[in-house]
Amino acid sequence: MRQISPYISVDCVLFGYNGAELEVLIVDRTLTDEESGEQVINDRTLTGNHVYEDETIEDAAYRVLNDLTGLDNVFLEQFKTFAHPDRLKKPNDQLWLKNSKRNPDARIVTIGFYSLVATDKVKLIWKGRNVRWVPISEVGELAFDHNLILSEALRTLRLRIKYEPIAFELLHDKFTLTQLQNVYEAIWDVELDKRNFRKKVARMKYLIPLDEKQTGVAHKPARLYVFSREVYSKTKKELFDFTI
Amino acid sequence: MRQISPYISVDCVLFGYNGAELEVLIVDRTLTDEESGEQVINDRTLTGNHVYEDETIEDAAYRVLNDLTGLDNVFLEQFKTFAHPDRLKKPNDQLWLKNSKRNPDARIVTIGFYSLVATDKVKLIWKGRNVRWVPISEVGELAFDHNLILSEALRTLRLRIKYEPIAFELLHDKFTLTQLQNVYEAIWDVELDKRNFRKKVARMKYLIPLDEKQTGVAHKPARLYVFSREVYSKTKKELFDFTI
DNA sequence: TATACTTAGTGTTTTTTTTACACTTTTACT
DNA sequence: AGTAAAAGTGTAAAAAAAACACTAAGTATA
Repeated sequence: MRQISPYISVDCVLFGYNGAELEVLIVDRTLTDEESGEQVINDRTLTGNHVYEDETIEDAAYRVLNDLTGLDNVFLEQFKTFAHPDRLKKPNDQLWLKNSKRNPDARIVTIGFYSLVATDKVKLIWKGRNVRWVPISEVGELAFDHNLILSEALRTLRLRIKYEPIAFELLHDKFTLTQLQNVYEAIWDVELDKRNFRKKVARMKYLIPLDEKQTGVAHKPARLYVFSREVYSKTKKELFDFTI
Repeated sequence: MRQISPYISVDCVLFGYNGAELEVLIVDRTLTDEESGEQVINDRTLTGNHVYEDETIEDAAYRVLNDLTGLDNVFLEQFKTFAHPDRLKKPNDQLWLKNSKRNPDARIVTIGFYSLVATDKVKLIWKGRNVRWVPISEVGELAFDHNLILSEALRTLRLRIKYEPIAFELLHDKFTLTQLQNVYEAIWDVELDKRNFRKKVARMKYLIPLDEKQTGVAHKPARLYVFSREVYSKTKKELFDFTI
């Protein structure tokens, strides 16, 4: 049987964009005691998991995502590690506790990853878990230190999206400039000027306009663009030239 | 006796600025077998340590720094966690291994911190360890995965210094504009135009000019400046307005 | 005490980027 | 044919960036 690293875990803040708002994947946990009928657990958490002894933490985070969404080639980045001395000393997950032979008085270090997808690319795989997309503004109280983890992930995302070409990760491969602008507006909670935004992205040679238009919309269809990672790698002379 | 968290450690990349180059604190390790006279260990590492069960990782990193430098109020920031499955399975530090009761086949997760000081503020505290400042360009090969850790720390520093007011951390409280410019030049390995640089920092209201000049220099003494964290906090309307 | 040495400190012009701002075009739908 | 809805486009003013060279102020020393 595959061994579990008993003192480390990964938590994935899976950000999704639905065309209007920035959302995050939340797990609803309810556990009812079979005898008393009492709800032992009733809370919300981010998605996370243990790490196997023979896998990297990146692999583990990727596994979590893949299990939940079925997606491959998802953007995934480590952003911070949480290791407060008393965090998760006695985790609720009794099964894990039993299987792991861990010392319940030792802390569990969790490495936080965040990840970006278009929500409608995802077919949520439940596997008994009750997961759903929740708009960032409506997340409310989470279990453990997961509100802290979420807010640090969001802080990182807001920074990174300013300096690195990752906004596209929240969209489909082909996207319109309005969709791209909406991503920035949703993440920063600001309004941007359409003409100025377009002037700016026009300078980015790695945004390639296609001879192809949106279909199925009840208005003038917009031109589609793709992000070219090759052009990006070639043309960035500076360390970071992706500022909006 | 204070318990050690056996599967986690912190590594500190202590960056120092000496007025000319960016340096990093390196530990030379040599251990000679008493019977054979053979050198069992002869390598270089970053500074790191275990984490006690009752302290945060930030405390542990701070403790490492404080033990080495005697300094308080040092800039310190977590930048990445390293947890490759086979990292440090059998650490060389036999004493630690014996005391920790750890399973030598489990990985040790290390949380990387980086830290910024003016080298001449530091009185190195040896405590039997052979530590010295080494210019970034002359580091050479380090033990374990420490070259990787160093390069990730440097990557983070190069990013952060562009968007956050941390260059001052490498200088004394009172500094000249030339010194500040030199910090950026050393970290990015570029040359900046003096007049343009000064125009730029003149816009930063949190760089306060003093009615005080350099002393002990054999040329026209420069005006001294301080960084005002209060003014910075008040005046930054944007998330990040510290770009050079 | 004059001179040499060394770094501090300063301004202008050109180019590029940012900001503010409103109307026409294209398509689907009725 | 008309309407609804978002796409797409230009200009002028202000701010920032980039390129570029000399004078000022102090210490050292001959």
